[in-house]
Amino acid sequence: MDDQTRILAGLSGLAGLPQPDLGDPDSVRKQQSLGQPQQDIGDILQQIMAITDESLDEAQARKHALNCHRMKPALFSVLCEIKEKTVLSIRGIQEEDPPDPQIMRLDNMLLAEGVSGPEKGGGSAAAAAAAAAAGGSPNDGSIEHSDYRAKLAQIRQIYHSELEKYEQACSEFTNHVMNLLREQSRTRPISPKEIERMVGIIHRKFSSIQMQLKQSTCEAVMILRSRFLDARRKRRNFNKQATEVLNEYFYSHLSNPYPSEEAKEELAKKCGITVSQVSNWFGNKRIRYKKNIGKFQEEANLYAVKTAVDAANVSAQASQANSPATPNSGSSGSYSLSQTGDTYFSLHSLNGEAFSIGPSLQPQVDTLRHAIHLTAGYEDLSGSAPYPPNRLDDSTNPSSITSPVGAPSSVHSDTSN
DNA sequence: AGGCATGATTACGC
DNA sequence: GCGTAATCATGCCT
Repeated sequence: MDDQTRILAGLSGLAGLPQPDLGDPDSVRKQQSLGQPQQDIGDILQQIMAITDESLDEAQARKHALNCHRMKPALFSVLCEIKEKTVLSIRGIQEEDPPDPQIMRLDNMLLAEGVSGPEKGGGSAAAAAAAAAAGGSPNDGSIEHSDYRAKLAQIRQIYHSELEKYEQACSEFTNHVMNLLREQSRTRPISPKEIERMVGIIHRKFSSIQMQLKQSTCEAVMILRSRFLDARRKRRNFNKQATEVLNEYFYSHLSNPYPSEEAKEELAKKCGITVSQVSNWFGNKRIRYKKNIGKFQEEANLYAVKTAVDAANVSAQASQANSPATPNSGSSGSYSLSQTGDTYFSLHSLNGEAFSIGPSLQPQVDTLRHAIHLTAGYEDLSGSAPYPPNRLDDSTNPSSITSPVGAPSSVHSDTSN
């Protein structure tokens, strides 16, 4: 009631405005008879209060009458003003928020993934980029990519149809509420500004729903990506030949198993894998070898023999018996046994009878043994360390001591000639 | 199914 | 940028 008296007080000035409502003889009569604006307003309010007690038709008629009352615009504006000052001004503070950074992030991601934005091939570019970034082997699947694209297109379609649905619902709801409020503004104090605010509130509600949609779409894309494009998920073992090539290089460069960039490229080409895969392989190999030399001993022996056999064969073919015991007297060979003790572990094991070989390999083993004697300086490097300590630990400049790679075709175990 | 092997990734140091 | 060490995730064998 306190409010009411304030309103009445506020209206006291307005009521005196010379606006005789000729369409409403009743009010004219009352004003004439009472001569008091306050009483006039009180009368109006009484009529408003009494509306609920009347029948529908009567109420409608009364509403219409009140609507046309000359006091109505003034009363309306004052009530709006009061409302504005009390309730809405408090709310207004937190309304003007800046564009949500989270929704911007989601938008950017969806754009980057090819879900939102223009159609044009959609996520295929993103897929290719991701595959390239993952260093995936070139032989892996266009099938998987098309599968990925199909799934991405599906997500995209769902996203867009949902988005459209939300937008439509939002505008429908907004229109509905606006019409309702406009309608109601004839009978209760609702300013256009308030309608605007209400629209803003509705939009925010819907945009939070939209954000959820975007978020779940992002999640779906991430899952899809991880399933199809994460290199670890589609890890395939290298084929036997590739592993052999890599192992040959590794064991024949055991003292310094750090292939140069050119050697890596050559190995990559030979194995049908990427340079970064070669790097990964050597990284893994070094660390695993170092961790458990014993486990790799047999493998090392095997490759030493293989290398020796190859070397012996090539040497025999090339030099036709003049110097049969020194197959690797060349100066620039990539994996030659005579080089700086590369196969130290292999040779050590050979001397120590760590494994058995077929009789056909015996001559080559003998050759190796001979080679050991010729390179006697390495015999005291008994097998605790995988490489001479100064080589492994002195990592100041590994590339500078990397064995030279000769002709491109000589990356793996052949002799340098 | 469980364990080992293996290719890739990540964090960190230089 | 490269190497190491640790770790992850998958493949493969028993």
